[in-house]
Amino acid sequence: MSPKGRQRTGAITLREIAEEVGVSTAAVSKVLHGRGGNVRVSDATAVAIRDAAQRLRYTPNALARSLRMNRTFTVGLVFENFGEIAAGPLYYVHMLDGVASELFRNHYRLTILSEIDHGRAVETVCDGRLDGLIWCKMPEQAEVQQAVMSGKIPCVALNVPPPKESLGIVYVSCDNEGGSRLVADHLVGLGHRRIAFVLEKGEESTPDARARLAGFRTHLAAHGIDLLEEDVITFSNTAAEFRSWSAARTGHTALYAWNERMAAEILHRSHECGVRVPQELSVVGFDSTQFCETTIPRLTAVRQPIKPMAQEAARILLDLIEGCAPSTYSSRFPCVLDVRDSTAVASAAGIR
Amino acid sequence: MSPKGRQRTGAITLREIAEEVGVSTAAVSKVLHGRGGNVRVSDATAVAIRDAAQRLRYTPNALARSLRMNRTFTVGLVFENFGEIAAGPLYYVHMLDGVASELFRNHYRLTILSEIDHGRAVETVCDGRLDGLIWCKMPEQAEVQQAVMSGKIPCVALNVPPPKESLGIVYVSCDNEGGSRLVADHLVGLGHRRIAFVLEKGEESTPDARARLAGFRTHLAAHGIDLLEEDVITFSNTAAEFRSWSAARTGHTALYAWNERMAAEILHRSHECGVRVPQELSVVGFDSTQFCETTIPRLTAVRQPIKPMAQEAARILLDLIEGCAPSTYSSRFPCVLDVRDSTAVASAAGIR
DNA sequence: TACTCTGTCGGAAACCTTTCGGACGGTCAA
DNA sequence: TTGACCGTCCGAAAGGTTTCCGACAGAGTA
Repeated sequence: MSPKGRQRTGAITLREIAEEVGVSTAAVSKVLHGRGGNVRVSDATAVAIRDAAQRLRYTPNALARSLRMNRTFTVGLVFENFGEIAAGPLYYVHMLDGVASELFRNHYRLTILSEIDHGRAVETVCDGRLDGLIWCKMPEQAEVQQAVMSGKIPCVALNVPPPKESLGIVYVSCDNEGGSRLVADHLVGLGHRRIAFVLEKGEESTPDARARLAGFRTHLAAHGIDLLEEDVITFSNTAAEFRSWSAARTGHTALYAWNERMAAEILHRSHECGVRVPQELSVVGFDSTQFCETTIPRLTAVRQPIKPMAQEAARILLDLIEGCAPSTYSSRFPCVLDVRDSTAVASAAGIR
Repeated sequence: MSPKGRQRTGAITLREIAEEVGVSTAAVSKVLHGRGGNVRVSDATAVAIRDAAQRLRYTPNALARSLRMNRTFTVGLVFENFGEIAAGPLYYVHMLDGVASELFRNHYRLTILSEIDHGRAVETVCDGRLDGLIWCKMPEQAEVQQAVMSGKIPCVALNVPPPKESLGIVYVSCDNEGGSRLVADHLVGLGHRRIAFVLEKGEESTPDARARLAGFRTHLAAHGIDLLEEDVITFSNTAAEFRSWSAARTGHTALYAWNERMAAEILHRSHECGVRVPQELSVVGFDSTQFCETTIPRLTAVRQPIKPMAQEAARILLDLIEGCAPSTYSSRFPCVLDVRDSTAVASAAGIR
């Protein structure tokens, strides 16, 4: 593996323009890019320079500039595993959209880093290629964490709690607990008293899942309802396990799934098992996306404003890069509940 | 808008290592990065250099290297409008995944360009920041097209036909016509004779839509069926228009939607209007994704191998960048039909 | 002894921009 | 007349690599 460098591009450089016009490169730089401290140039000279640049089709070399300025105007978005974007909930896509739109608006560029580059992500900013990072998955290697928390690297955590010790990291997140409160209020308001919280095997201990569950428990309690151990269900093979669960007549009249995909699958399995939603069973999910509009029935779900969140994260990162102190170190967005067709007044005794 | 450059990073450089060990920077470069033509260094010296590098925590400066080598090991993926990724079909997500995975595997990096950078995309490779481009939307400005077709810029078109005049551009695509043949065979095999092709307003003239329609027409003809003008429907407001269409009793027993989202919406509207799928109406879509698994009923759809296609595109681009002649200038992938639950034997006379 | 290799490395240019300190000529006021 | 000051610009260093050309010492050969 020894990639060859390319030959000279033959592109026109600052110097060639300087020679053409008969001035110094400093003057040209000043006129064309507005850079350079106290260098000043008369209008006439400026015109001549601009003219020559146009005539010779000058193209600035961004690398040389970056090398000199130690800035690339590019930030990295780091994922755990890029495949998850494709397989996972639409959540990540909206995140990508939000980050990208805000960066582009500010003439920054975006590069994508994935788990195989994970250890390399900080290296990439250290080696000058990136001005900052947005984490949507915190790194686990101690070494990487340390580099991140050293504070030398501008970065913000988007919906992933940074390690507790790190007080310096900006954290943009959504109010998972508040989202669960909305669900609790909605379902209890419809008369539901026996409600199940559904998790996916392997995701029980993610910060999101825990926060949503905790919030749900708390706010049910506020309504005088205890979320018992048997009310928290973890499915690993939903197809089979939902069937036996629904056959068990547990008496639940509503079901709150920790994420959107899980909820969609529950709807599907309900249909399969002949459980009518919402007549016999109300279903709520977390993460309200276009996806929820096409399920049958349309899914009632908590919507976290992921795009605005992503935009805010990008905005703060840019501030950090420009050297401004961030306006806040922890920005938490409220959720709203999109009520659609999968929830209704509680049936007498749940699934018949 | 005058972003300030940062101060010196204080990072260790090649030169400092050279001084520490008492050799030239050329030797250090050779040992640490394997670069540099005929420079050779003894094992002992190499060990000393590596040792010093480790001790001083040397971090190579990628920008300096890129400036010198005229290579950045980064390629750009250019979208028409990044928002479409979020709003649109999952198609783009899988594309992103494919491109990214292949690039990462080869230690390249990926940056995302969107329509606002569109004219700037080629500029970005000209100014040295990118080694090549993958277009998933062809630029329309003549000026940009010209730059692209000049052949100086390594690039490949992914599922978007490059302008005819450009014989130099590599084109990776899926066999839309073949996909439509699968649909024709499947539906005719189930006894359908009156089939509608459904388009979305504003998308009728996209290359994809035209190819799918043309292929469908051709292959229906092979079965002795003419696709009449009235069989090609364009919905702009699907909710209202589907209702009146289904009320019109056109006698169609099957419906082929030009893309996945359209098909999903048709399913939804059918449910709303009381049209039973697949008993009264069979529905087929184009682009088989996880989405199709959760509709009710699960959607029969043509699957284009978008991820492998994207990987192939990336692979070819890397060849181009490394200076190899591409193995092919036009790579076309076959589609398959994922038969699910939205198609069945034709009913007597279509919608009752 | 004179010579050619071969292995090991140094020196310096090149890549292209930005920035710093100062030069130079002129105006203006005391 | 002299000093301060301003507008305009230059020269050179700096940023960190990679690569070309050639040097130098020792080994082998005729």
